[in-house]
Amino acid sequence: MAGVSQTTVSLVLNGRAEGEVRISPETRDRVLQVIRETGYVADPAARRLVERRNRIYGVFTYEAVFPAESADFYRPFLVGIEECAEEAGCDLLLFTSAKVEQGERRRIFSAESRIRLADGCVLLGRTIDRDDLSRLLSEGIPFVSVGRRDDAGGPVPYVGADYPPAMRALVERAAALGHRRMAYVGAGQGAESYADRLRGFTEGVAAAGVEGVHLTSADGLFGSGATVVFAEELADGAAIAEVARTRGLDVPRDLSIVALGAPTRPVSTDIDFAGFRIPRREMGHRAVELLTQVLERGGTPQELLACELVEGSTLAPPA
Amino acid sequence: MAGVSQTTVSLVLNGRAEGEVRISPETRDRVLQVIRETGYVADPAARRLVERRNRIYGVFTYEAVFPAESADFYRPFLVGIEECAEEAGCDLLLFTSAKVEQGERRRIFSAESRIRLADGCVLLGRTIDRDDLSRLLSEGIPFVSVGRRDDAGGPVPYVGADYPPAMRALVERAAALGHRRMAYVGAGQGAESYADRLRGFTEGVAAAGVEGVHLTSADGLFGSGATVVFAEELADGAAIAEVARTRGLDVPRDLSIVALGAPTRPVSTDIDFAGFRIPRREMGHRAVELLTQVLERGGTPQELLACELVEGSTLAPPA
DNA sequence: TGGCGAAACTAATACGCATTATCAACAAGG
DNA sequence: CCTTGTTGATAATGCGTATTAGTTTCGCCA
Repeated sequence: MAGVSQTTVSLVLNGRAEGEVRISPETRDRVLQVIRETGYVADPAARRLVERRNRIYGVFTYEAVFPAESADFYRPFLVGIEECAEEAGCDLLLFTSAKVEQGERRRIFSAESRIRLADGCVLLGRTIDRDDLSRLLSEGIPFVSVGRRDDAGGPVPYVGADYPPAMRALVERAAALGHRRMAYVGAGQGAESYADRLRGFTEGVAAAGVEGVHLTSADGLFGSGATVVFAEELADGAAIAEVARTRGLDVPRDLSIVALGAPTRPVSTDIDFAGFRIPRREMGHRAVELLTQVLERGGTPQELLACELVEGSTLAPPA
Repeated sequence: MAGVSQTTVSLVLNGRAEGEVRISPETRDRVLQVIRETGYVADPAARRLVERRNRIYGVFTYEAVFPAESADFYRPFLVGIEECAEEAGCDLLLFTSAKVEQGERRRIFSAESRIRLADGCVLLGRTIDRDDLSRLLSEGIPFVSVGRRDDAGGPVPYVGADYPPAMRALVERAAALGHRRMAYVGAGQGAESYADRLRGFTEGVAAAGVEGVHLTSADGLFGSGATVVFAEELADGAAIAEVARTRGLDVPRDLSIVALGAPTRPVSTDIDFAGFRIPRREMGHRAVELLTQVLERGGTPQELLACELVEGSTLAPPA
């Protein structure tokens, strides 16, 4: 339409007409005019083939990105991710094609994995398959995990929440209030986040010189003599509060409760728990920033963001 | 690695070894073995170049898909969209690269619109630029709008909510309760959804043989003599209820309120309004189904889904 | 008139895949 | 020994772009 070669259009389109290669202003304008009229846009797939760059970031989650249930743990992460992707001028690809079979998780590497369609990808999930991680590493697929991950055949790039200091601070606060026997209720393993919380708890009680017990369920709690309990998840905290109430115990007078983390399961409670705030939005945002950095300069960034303590009303001096 | 040509790998990979083209079982197994070992996956971009198909559906929204605010009108649509994309084995591409400048909306066709990267796309938004729509049509980009749209240089494919029948039913219900003078408060134009609601209202009062007035704001409401008011949006309904309360009016004894639609702006109300439920999730789901259909067979589907009436507690016989 | 360098553009190619036409090897039939 | 058919694989091509290495044109000077 402009009477020029495909090469010329490409040069004009990519603004390369200024440097080494020269295109006369008349020709350039003619081409630009046609581009405007037709709304021509270079096929991104073809472009990708040449450039090895898409400006598409993948977002992988093991569960639905938009869960039907109202309680939505991932939401704030995604807010941050979208925010930063927008700043970076990138599109987000949700791997919905990794179909979730009845009761099964999505798989990063399925038969027809489409992960490589994206330049790189952000991983979201409480736990992530070890095998998936090590394969991502060995295949050299650029990615950043939201949440700290243990090594998987090599260091994993991540941006996580810095639980241990937050835990230590909470333990210290409880100790300062006079608590001498504390309990941690929860698995304390499985997910890195759980392990980190328990670790912080253990370090905290050691540093404060108080007694600390780890219970995997709330069953033994009321016979343990603990005056403050650290619940691994918000839901656990709510459950404990409920049991305490039925036993006629007042929170926090008879029992202080510290609830860790954000609601991962639907919780209906309006208790203002003491604990900390996971900087979810910031983590999502930072993950995309780091992914961009990895794509440009490589490397294996690992960052931890501080958790802000939440005063709450469930932590008080023991009776 | 398998000692065969690229062609053979392609044939094996795509299971074409069964029909016309034949590959010996030994060769096939050898290739599959190497594929398993290496985790080889065909480059989706290159594939797209050949196939003219991506299995990527775009999702365009004028605002952020994951809004930071809690009130989230779009969420249920997206739940349905993701749900259906998963069933269809497609990935979703969020056009976050269409950067939102300070106070501006995203643009479907920006300088470097990446809309054509997807096979087709789903449009979400209360209103959608007329020019954008007609350009989508004229460029032959497959898309389906969530929400009915007026023609834009041609019929627009959509799946919308069927407001008029719901409105007529509500008016009829009010009339049956004894209301003789009804008011519609809201723009009644701008967005197709508003126009449809007002139209249904107008048709309804005509059919019921009662008086109906259209007020663009709630100002004249209390002098209008209306005993029931239809608020265009939930937020309007909440505002009207609040004003009524300060005037010492009881809802629904002195004034019945019907609130239309779902919360598009943050609303904090626990009033159980009479009205209808927009089948948002179903609309999102159906939009993706229709998009698939358009991609396969073409056409311009237009569908309206019924709104379920909500009884509520704000509609009662007039005093 | 020939030579030469700069200006302005284009032909050819690679990217990784799917597809089509082609080819080699071998068996069976004449 | 030649023809025909069948089986199993491959060379060649096109998809739409970015890039590199030319190629043509033109003005200028000797």
